[in-house]
Amino acid sequence: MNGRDQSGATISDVAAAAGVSRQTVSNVLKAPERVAPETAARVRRAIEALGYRPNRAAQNLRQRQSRCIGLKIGSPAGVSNFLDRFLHVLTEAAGEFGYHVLLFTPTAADDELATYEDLIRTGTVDGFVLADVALHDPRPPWFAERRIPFVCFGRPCGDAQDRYWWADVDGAYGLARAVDHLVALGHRRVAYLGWPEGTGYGDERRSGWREATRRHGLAAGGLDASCDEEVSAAVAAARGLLELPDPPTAFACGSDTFAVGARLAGGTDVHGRPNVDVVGFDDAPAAWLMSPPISSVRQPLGEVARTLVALLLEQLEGAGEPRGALLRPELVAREQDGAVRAPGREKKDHRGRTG
Amino acid sequence: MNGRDQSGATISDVAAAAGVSRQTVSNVLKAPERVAPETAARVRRAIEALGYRPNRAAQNLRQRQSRCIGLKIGSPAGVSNFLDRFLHVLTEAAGEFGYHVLLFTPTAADDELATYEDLIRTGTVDGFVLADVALHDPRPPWFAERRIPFVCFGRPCGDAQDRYWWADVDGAYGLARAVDHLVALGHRRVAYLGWPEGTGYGDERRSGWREATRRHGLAAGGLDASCDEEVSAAVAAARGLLELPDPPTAFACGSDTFAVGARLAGGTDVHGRPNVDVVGFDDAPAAWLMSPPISSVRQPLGEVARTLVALLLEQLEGAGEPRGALLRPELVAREQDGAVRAPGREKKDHRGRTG
DNA sequence: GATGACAATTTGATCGATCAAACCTGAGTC
DNA sequence: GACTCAGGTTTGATCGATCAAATTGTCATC
Repeated sequence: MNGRDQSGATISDVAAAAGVSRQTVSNVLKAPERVAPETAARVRRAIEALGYRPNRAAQNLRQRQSRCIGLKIGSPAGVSNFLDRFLHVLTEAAGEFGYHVLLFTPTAADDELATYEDLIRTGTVDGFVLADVALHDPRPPWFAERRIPFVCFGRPCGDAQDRYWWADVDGAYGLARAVDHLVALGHRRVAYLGWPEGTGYGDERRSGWREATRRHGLAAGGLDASCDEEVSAAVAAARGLLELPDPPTAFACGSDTFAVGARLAGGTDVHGRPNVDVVGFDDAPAAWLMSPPISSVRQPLGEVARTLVALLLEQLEGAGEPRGALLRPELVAREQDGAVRAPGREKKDHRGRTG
Repeated sequence: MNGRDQSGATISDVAAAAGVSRQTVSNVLKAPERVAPETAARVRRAIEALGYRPNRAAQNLRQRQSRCIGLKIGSPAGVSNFLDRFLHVLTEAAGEFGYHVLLFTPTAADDELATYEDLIRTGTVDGFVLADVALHDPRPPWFAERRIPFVCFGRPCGDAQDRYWWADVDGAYGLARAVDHLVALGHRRVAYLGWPEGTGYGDERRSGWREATRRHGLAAGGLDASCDEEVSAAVAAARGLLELPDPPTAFACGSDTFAVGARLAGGTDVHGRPNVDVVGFDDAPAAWLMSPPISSVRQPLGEVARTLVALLLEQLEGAGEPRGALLRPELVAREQDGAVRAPGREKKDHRGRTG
């Protein structure tokens, strides 16, 4: 016995049982309005009785589609469970449209682009979600040339971005909200700590800080630091600013990693309260697990995922022109400096393997 | 134009171009030994020229398989990027066997088990990896009854575990290594902090601590604390032990979350050095991002993933009896208390039937 | 009563591969 | 010359669904 064979009733079996033809059964499921009510009822009873479920491979073959969305999963990076969360919402969003998310890693032998092409050409997936679009990512133009359907999470910069389909989170808006929050707490010297120039999203977040400080009439000169996204590097960079003659009292950061670094660099007073206020970006566990928890700008991941899937399907339909959607993140304010409010976020229980 | 249609050359096109029959082309790819070398070369040239790639839906239909492994992705939980890492290695391992990982979430309407069954019955996946097997998980028996192929990451406890296929990490072994490490650092009072009784893996890790303390002739009475896996709860629980008349000087913990809690509860001396040494489990970023970084027991995830996939495929072949593999984690020792050092890293795995 | 319009249902072809069996062709054997 | 034998190749059927076109039956219309 081969464990592979899970086959049950086929559409013909149902048709025979209900005393109708294959096509009528198909119509009951796909276009009920074409079928007389009594017939439909009879067919439905047969379906129920036999436990019929349509074979996906057969559908896929006939309809020339896979109803799968490909997603490359690279080496896990960063401190956040960002990918976890994104995968979850993406899978949910895809499911709402009858699609599934199919993971893959580039095979070592071939180059990465070949792997993408292969998945399309074999009909394993219908299109891709690119979750890690870099500033001068070669993939968008390469895919476009080959008519490989895809959507970007993040704006494919460089060349005209309205040539592609994308959804993104407005990082500048998020940083502006972070600055607003810190200003509301009474801060007048708010620094920025983030990636060095050259990453699209990093530059955008910085620009949001810049705009907000200007709007509030704050000084920004010399309060702009950058380093690799790594806690120890962030500590060092933040310390650099804190040793200035007129140091910042708060940090709006490009990501939670930087925020953790800034928090650690600032140290605590005798009561264990942090000396500087910080706001991060991404709302990673690393942020809310600190004590006290760090406020952070949260990306509307669910909305991003739904938008990505909707755009990809629209593209697959062959209708419409490439377009993008810019979504707004929101600040999750947490206990800060003793005095505070916190919508906070409660942890759900977690069964299963350790986390 | 419909963006869906990615169809290229078919096997018949290649056959025509090479002046052979469909089947010969198929043989060149699947059973080259049956084809004369010159013919094979000619066919290969045609394949190359036309850029032929076999259509996966057609293969799947004919061969009655999907070459997809289903994985439920629930709400992201915990502080670790455990799932990220696992997904990555699982995808890689699946890829080595020509398989893909397909994600899904239970649809709200149906119950979860129905979703699993549907995926199998429609032939969307060939089997499942259950990455979150709880102590009295209903799924294993339910699946077995319906002959739904699956492997568990973790031992399906309760009823006879040699009725199922599984791979797991030896948590007791890991905790024992953690205790050994702490003893080597000079500690004589090593506490355990982990989940309350009732989780399979938690109980096992505790038993490893218990065994090791006994082996080293250490006292263990009263040094066993438990709480929910949550930093603040862990801080409170650890503090409880530290306020004992004869408090522990080190903690071997069930997970990194507990370890972070213990570290925070212990506080630091005037030089900022932690007062207690802790060892975590999982080697999550939360552990190595602390300052100083926390030593942790790392699960051999890559090996786990390969084993899971291999076992699932063996099961799909219908050959062999259910069996499990118990893999050994390794301690990742990090700078601790100024004085340090990592013990030798042993990397032997003992796998095989247990029971 | 022939005609067309329409709804309900069926038929045959097809998607692109693989399976199983049949079919050459030439070499070796008696 | 008839025979087997095996390697190499082809043929026809099949997996399970959907598409496109054909068929049947019903009823109103002229």
